[in-house]
This record gives sequence, C-alpha cells and structure tokens, in this order.
Amino acid sequence: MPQIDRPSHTGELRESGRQQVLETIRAQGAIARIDIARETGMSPATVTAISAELLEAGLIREVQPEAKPTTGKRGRPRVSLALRGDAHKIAGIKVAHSSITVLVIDFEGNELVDHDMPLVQARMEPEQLCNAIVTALEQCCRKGSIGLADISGLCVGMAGLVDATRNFVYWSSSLTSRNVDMGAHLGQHLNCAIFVENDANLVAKAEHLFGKGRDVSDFIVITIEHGVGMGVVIDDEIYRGTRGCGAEFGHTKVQLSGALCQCGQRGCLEAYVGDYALLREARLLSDEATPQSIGQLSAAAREGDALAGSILERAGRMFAMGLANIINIFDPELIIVSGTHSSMDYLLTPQVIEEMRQSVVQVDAPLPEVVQHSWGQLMWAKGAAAYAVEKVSAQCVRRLVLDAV
Amino acid sequence: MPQIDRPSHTGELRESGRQQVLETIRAQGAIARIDIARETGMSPATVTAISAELLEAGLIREVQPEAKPTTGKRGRPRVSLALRGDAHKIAGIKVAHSSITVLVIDFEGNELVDHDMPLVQARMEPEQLCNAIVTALEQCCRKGSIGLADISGLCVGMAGLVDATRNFVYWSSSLTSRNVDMGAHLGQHLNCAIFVENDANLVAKAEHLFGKGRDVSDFIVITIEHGVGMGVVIDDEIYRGTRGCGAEFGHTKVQLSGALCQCGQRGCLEAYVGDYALLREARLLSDEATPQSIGQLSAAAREGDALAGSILERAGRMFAMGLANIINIFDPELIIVSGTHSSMDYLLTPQVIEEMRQSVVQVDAPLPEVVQHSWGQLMWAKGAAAYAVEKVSAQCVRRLVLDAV
DNA sequence: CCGATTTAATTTGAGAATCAAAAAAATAAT
DNA sequence: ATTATTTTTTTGATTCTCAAATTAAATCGG
Repeated sequence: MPQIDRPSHTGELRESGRQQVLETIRAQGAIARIDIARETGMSPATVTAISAELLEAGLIREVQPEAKPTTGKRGRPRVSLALRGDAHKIAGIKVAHSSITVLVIDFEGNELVDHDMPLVQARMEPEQLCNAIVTALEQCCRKGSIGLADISGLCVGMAGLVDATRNFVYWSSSLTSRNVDMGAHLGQHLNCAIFVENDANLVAKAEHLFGKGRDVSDFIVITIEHGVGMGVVIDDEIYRGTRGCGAEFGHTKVQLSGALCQCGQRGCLEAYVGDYALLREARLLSDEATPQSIGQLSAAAREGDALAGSILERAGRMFAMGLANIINIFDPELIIVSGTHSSMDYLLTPQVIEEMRQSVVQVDAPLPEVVQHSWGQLMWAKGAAAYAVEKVSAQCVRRLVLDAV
Repeated sequence: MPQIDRPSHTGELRESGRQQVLETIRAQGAIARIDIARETGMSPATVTAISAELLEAGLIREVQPEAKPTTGKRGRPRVSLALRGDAHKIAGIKVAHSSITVLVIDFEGNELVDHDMPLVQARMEPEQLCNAIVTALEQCCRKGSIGLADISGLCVGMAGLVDATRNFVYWSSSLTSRNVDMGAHLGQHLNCAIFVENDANLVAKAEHLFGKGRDVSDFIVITIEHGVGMGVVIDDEIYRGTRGCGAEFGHTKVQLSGALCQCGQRGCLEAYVGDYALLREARLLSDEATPQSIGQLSAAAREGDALAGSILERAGRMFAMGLANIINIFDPELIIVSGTHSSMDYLLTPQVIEEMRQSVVQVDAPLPEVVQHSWGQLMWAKGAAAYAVEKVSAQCVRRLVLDAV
C-alpha cells in the first residue's frame, strides 16, 4: 500500500528550504545568495542549489549589479536575486459596502492595474455577489489588457467572519445569507486558485509583505473603518483560532451592558470608536451643525466644539483601553494601526498613547511600538493580493518539490 | 572558521523526530511503534530507529503486553513503549504567599514526594527567597530519601511578570526587588537545570501534559486565586509575547476608570473577580456578619443574602465578559478554568456561561468548550514539574543528537 | 599590466535522516 | 504443520544538507 501524497518528513524539509529562500528574497526585494545564507542560516552551497532550481523554474531572476559600486570593495561582486514579476499575475479583490475594488499585481508585487466597480446594493445573495466579483475582475483585466486566464490566483477579502482555511464565510455584511461556501461558489466561475479571507487579516498580510511589518515576525494590525478589525501575526503566520473567527477585536466588550453595536450586542469596542458610533452620537448636536462625516466632527472638535470634543475624547479613551488590553494579552513587538482615512488623527493622539501606557502592565522594558500607517484606498485589495501571492508562491514550491521526484 | 553550534537544518530535523516520538509516548502513556508511526506520520522504519536510540539512552522502556489479549487478533503482538520513570527526577516548586510547595516527580510523571514549607514573610529579597527555595527542596528530598544531586532539573513558579526565556523576573509579589535574574541567583545554590516561569503558564503546562489539555494543541487556561491568571497554548507551545509578559488576563481592563486593582491601575478584571476584590466589597456588609473568606461570602449568597448575592453576581458578569473577550480574540478550541479552591462554584455558573455565550461573536459553529478543573493544592508545583520535565526531555534529545556526531 | 588579495558562488564528496520495500518475527486460525 | 496476519526490523536507495575545496570575478598595489 504505497503512501502517495502523505507529506514525507524529508519532503517537508525540502519544501521549507525553498520556501525560506523565496520568502527571504521577497522580504528583501533583491538579495545576494550569500546574504540569503546568512539570513536563513543555511549554507551557501544549499542556497546555490535551491536558487538554481528556482531560477530554472522561472520564479526568480538574477539582477545585474547596475552601477559600479565605486566604493572600493574587492572580491567577486555579489549577484542579487529578485523575484520574476512575470512569473504570475495575481488579483486581490476587496468587497466593500458600496464597491468592489480589484488590484492585479505581478509575482514581484508590482501593481499592474486596479479598478473600482460601484455596487448598487451592499448585501447580496452569494450567486449575485460572485457575479459582481467576476464582473469587476473582468473589467479590471480588460482595463489592463490582461487575459482573465493569465490570472494564477486571487483572493477575495470581505468584512465578517471568515474561515480562511475553508474559504467559508460564516457571516458577512456583504451577504444576505449565512454560512456560504464562497470558495465553491467562485470556483464555478473562475478557473484559478481561489482564496477568501477576512479583510483585517488581509491588511495584516499586506503590512507583513509590503508594509511596516516587513521584518517583524510578531505584530498586530488594527484597522479602523466602519468597524474595528484586528489581524494578529504570530511567528510570521496569521493567527486564526480554531474556527477561523478569532481576532474579533472590534467586538470585545469594554463596558458591561454598554452601547449598542451593529452586531446586536452591547458594549463592543466598535460601538464606541467605529465610524457609525461617532456619527450616531454626533446626531445629538444641534441639528443645523450636525456633522455628516467624521471629518466634520473632527473639525468641529478642533474648533473647540465641546460636545464634538467629548465624543472624540471618549472614543479615544475607549480605544486606549482596547489597545492596552491587546498589549496585556499579546505583548506584541509592534502594533500597526492601519487605515485608509485619517481615523488616526483623532484616535491615535498623544493623549491616547499616554492613556494606553498607563493601562498597560508596568514592566521595566520598552513598550511595544505603536505606529500608524495610512494606505490609499487600495489597502484592502493590496492585502488580498499579498495573501494570494503568498499562497501561490507556496503552491509553486510544492509543485517544484513534487515534480523533482 | 567552522561553525560549531549553529543548529544545522538536518540536526533540527533529527531533533524534531526524536522529540516527536518522545512527546507522543508521553502523551499516550504507552504506545506501540506502529501507532507512533501512524500518529506522527513517520515511517515505521524511522520509528524503530529512533526508539532504539531512545531505548539505549535509557529514556524509554518496552512494556511487556500484560495479559493475553484473548480477543482473537492474529499477527505479531505489538510491544508498547513507555517512558522510563527512573531516567530522571525532577522538581516543581511553587512560591506562594505563605508557603513554598515542592513536588518531585520522575521522568514518567509519577509523583515521588511533596512537601510544603511555610514562609514567615510573603515578600523577600532575592537571596533570601533563594535560600528558602533551596531549604524547601532539601526538606522535600530528605522526606523522600532522594539525594539533592539526583535532581536533574527544576522549575520555580511564581506569581508575577516573568520572562521564562531568560529566567528573569520583572516583578513578583514574592520579591521585594524588581528585575531579578532568578536563574542566576538559583544557579549559585543548585547544580542542575533551572527554569523560572509565571505560575499561570505552569498550570497551562500541567493541563497540557497531565490534565484536560492532553490531546489539545490550542487552548487557554484561566486561573482564579488571589489574582486572575491566564496561560495560552498555541500550537502546543505556551505563548509568551515578545517581552515574556503577555497573557495578563487579570489586568485587562473591563471598565474605564473602574475599581482599584492591586497593581495600582483601575478597572482590571482582577479588581472585580479576584479574592481580594470580593472580600473588599464584602466588608461593606453589616459588621457582625462580615465574611472573612470567599466560602462564607458564597454561603451567605446561597442563603439569600442580597448584598452578598449582588457582589457575586457582578463578579460573575465581569468574568463572563472577560471570558467572552478571550473567545472573541483567540477563538480557542478549549478553555480550562483551573483552580485549587472552589472559585468555580460561584464564578463558573450556568448564568455566567449563558452571559458569556451572549457576548461572543455569533457564529454557526459550536462554542469553544469551557471546562473547569479543580486540582489539589499541588496544582502549581505539578505544573512547574511538568514544565521542567519537558525542558529536561528536550535537553536529553539535544544531547543525544549531539553525542551521535 | 600582472600577481596578490578579497569576496562570492559553485562544485565535490561525504554524512545523515528518512523512506519504501523486503525480510524477519511472532502470533492466531485452520 | 501450514497459512494468514500483523508488527518490527533490516536493507538499500534517495536526497537534503553541509564543510571544504575550487572556481570566478572583482580591487589593489606595485
């Protein structure tokens, strides 16, 4: 009884070597073999062998040392290795309330083309949503003169409870039904590797691959938008929990029987710091001056409007408390507060940081760094693409190892 | 320039194989080679090779199949492998407020002897505490007729902020000074492998090796005692955070500007559900009936005392909120509420579980199981011993691999 | 301009860990 | 006794990796 595809221990080892090299190259952009050896702890001989294989497979390329390094350094010049962008085209897709954003990148991470397709309604039946996704992808491909068949893989990011290991959506604000097997649905329309993930996790991925978490193996990303999301990276992996619905930072409770949240429960952090929560309170301001957007509210506060100020102040204090709790629980190296708009301007103020500091368990060791990162509107799609790239990468390596047999 | 102790990739692989076999044997108690192969995914050939080595090293033994398995099963009978208890003697030591508990176990986990030595004062200078620990260990060894030199390793568990990777104590309620290198201090008195850990993490270890977390790779242990502690096991490893001071569940904030905690901050969960918090409130009861212990308070509540009832009810609600937050963040497979006394009787009631359920993000998937586990007073020491056993195990394997070269 | 020096990459040969398949061992069934 | 069955061990091959030696490609110094 031959055991065919049970991963052998040696196979795993081999895979991990290749994976490591590829990841190192991706993390560094362009890096010489000798530095890969240093970085990964492998011997130069092994790096040579592996990179030869990756070169042959067309996944990486040698970068000719552009300019003479003029600075007198003797010895054989190092030849850097970089990813071959044209090895694959990969799509990241974000389903938002009012539009679907698509971004196509190459294997190296270069953005080829993006597209935003408005949605007429925010919540749809699964089939309807799939059609919309496919349409958005097609439009994007057409715009960039890319064949749909050239897409090696894609990832769809959506708000809600997603079990990424199964491409399964327990619940999403974009879907009218619960418990949808999005992977299967999309698979009927598209013939490429398909992944579905929670959007906050995708931002974490984006930070890890392209952003401020590039060289960090353990960090936490917090997104503030309509709701509040969190992505946790532990040991270079996204932490997901058993059912795939962990890291629901926005729905951790910060107040017994507190404010009503869009999830129907009370006292969620989101119900104090999310967009809708602030605007809900802002409506109590005198009618004429009622701010319709966070920007207006924030401006009113800056101009000395006491009520607006107190709304933002409370949100800030709640946010500080939430941040402190995260630090007390995870003790991460780094916290990245990511967003597409300037939520940070009023939420991540020095006062909030100070308040957070005072709610963190006191230790004579430096606090985790808290940084903010404003991305463009493409943040989400970029994260989705990053995730898909990683998955496709892993698939390539796996195929490489199998083919070698 | 030969690179001597940089762990080679092959060495890691080899180590992992041996480790895996040993762990499987420990987890299963006694298990045949073929089942180890099935369990770990290795080939039977490899298991034979590895177990031969472990047998020769004296770490495991063959268990003769006791009774004829009468039930007609043909074929060569399987020979189970078990740990050799006499391979090592290991001490677990818990430093509590009023005493030091020591437990000596053998390599197989059998309890050989335990001892409790009262302490005259709860907080001491490092040197003083070390002396007390050594004295307690000596007394325990004498009681069990064990030579101090026969102890292969020990672990000291203490409440507070401990960086176990460095055996370093940022702060502990048992120490008068901060930032103590306990490992170095103890090393001057004892000549064996020494480990220092946070006590909640040790309970997690105990649950993982001997308790309800035996076959679970991801779970969370919550301890309620004087304070509230948490141990997080992710992927069969204790999660510690970067500075080694994560998982401070007791000091997560559940109320803005809330009740005063012993840590000096406000609104910590511990300040609502810890022993001292309940007794603090209970003092407001009519003087004569003031309960001096949790047991009395709990009894009063059961007898219909409204004030006592409301104290416990609020504690329960806060605890439910804390539990729900943990689930929302970690989405664990299992939560074990561990304790030496019956805190569970009033904290882990059906009402609390129900309230927790209502504060958890709603998913059409079964809730994480919440179980309670009452250990004897030896719980902590047992956890410490479990941790030390694991570490010593790993050390043995490492030595085995190195010696083979 | 040419050898000496330096650094990077590759080749070579060997060691080690694993696995598949075959063989051996130990038992039950017939 | 013979056959069937199951576990364990042995054998031989594979292959992943590494150390050391070698080759490659540059600078430096005279």
